[in-house]
Amino acid sequence: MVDPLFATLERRPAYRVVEDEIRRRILDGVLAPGAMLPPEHDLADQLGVTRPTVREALRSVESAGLLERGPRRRMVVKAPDRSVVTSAMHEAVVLHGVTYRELWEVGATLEPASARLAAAQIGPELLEELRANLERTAAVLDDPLELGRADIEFHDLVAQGSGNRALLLARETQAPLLRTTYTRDLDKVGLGPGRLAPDDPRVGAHRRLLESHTRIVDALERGDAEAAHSEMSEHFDEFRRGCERAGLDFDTPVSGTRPTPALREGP
Amino acid sequence: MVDPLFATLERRPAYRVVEDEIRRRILDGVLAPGAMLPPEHDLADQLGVTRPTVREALRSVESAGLLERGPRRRMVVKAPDRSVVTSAMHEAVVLHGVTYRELWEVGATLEPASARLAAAQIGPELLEELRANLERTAAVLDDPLELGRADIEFHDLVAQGSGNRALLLARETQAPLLRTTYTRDLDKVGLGPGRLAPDDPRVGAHRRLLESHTRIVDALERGDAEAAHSEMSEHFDEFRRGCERAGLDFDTPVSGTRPTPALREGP
DNA sequence: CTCGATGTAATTGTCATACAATCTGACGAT
DNA sequence: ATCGTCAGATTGTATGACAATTACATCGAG
Repeated sequence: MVDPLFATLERRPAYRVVEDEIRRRILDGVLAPGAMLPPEHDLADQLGVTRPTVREALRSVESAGLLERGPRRRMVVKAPDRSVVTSAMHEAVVLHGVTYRELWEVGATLEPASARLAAAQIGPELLEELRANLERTAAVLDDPLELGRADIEFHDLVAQGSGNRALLLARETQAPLLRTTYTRDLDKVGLGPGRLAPDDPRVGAHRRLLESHTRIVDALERGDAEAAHSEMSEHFDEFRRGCERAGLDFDTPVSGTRPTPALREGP
Repeated sequence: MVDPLFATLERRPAYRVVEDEIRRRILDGVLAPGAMLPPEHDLADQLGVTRPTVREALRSVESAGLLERGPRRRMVVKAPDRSVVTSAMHEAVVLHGVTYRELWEVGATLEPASARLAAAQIGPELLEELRANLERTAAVLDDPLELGRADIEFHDLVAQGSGNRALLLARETQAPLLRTTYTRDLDKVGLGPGRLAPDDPRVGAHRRLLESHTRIVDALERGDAEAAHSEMSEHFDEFRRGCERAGLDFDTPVSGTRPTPALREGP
């Protein structure tokens, strides 16, 4: 094949062209968050396609979190929130068989960095919320489910304290680590939401977790960036040791959950 | 409103129900990557909806990167690749007005961590590619556009060397930093792809970049994790100083690009 | 009998149209 | 003023059709 006169021309379906058109206008700022899209019928007319085609395009843009239903059910432009990134990450992680170890490594990097930045940035409101979180944590040391929630919230609050939105997005990578670790823990013990016996060894681990959290908040309050960093770092190491002591294999891939009937293949 | 007897009941459109149904089967592993979905017609029959409805659902799942067109244009399940996460991140970053500083802080955290991990993990093939990258970099010190490409590739290779897929995903947060910095640099000088004069001060900066990259590769080759970490850290600091010297304001929000005509609002 | 051309079935891409359901706002009626 | 009710706008969903494309089978020629 020498110097082909014709290259294979790109044939993109109409719904994809429409999708790009809308996406582009949003990213360019022509359609800013809050702007209302024309009704589907008008859009179809303007773009020279039919309504079903427009709707397919809308579904694509919508599932990217750039559109939401507004008043009168009209489509309204929106800045995508973290949850979109979260689920994209989560799906990628699950389907690629990423292991807990990989997530942990990311967390062990980002969380101390969050703490360091937060020490210099965090405001009184978030500190307030962190104190409240510590109290709540203290109250649920014997309730793994609630403790899990509180722990997740704690780390989220610290990250918010960093004042860095990009960091919040990057953190979503390792969010499944904490979330699924706790639910796995529950499955392991075979109990739903319930209390542990006061002498259960895990209660001791949970107490150490609380103390660790407390030292971190103290450091943030003092504005002591290095202490915040190293406390968080140590906290994450301890977290891993705890998981391993509990017999959780860190080299297991993060997995999806419940089974579902299959869709029958066509003949 | 006290203890409402009725909550607003969720009426989810059919296309969303279908979407969830498909998504779930994929995440549960019932439909593993490589599996072929039934034809739209069959799907519609099985789920009790019509083809347009199924197609809307497919567009959603597809744009999440979980489906792609396979042989005979049938939909085939796929593990989403990085690009999905990348664009989700990018859109979130642009529309939330995240600043270059925020991206830089993430990079300044993740890149040294990548280097540290890579020092213990990286294989001979990637080291080979890194060496080749260094050579290519050396050849384009006077070509900002090509240098940008090489630099992006360099950091990507190091991250791959870490053997941590979650880290690769998290890195996508700060990818726009490098990419847009270079293109902005070009716009600033008002030249497209072209060469710099040999005595241009930027050539000196580029030479220092190459030296820095070289030291990092050396450290990786020695397996010296701490050196790799600190070299990369220093490299990122230098990057910021360079940008600031060049008059780039790090507190500027990352922005979209070219202008586009607006869609006329309906009456 | 192999190779290539051709036909054909299976599917997707797109359209046109229709209608029910729901939301909004306005207009009256109690 | 609160509540019906109604009209208009817009979305959600269905029906049916047809062109375009692709993979596969079939057939004819060498």
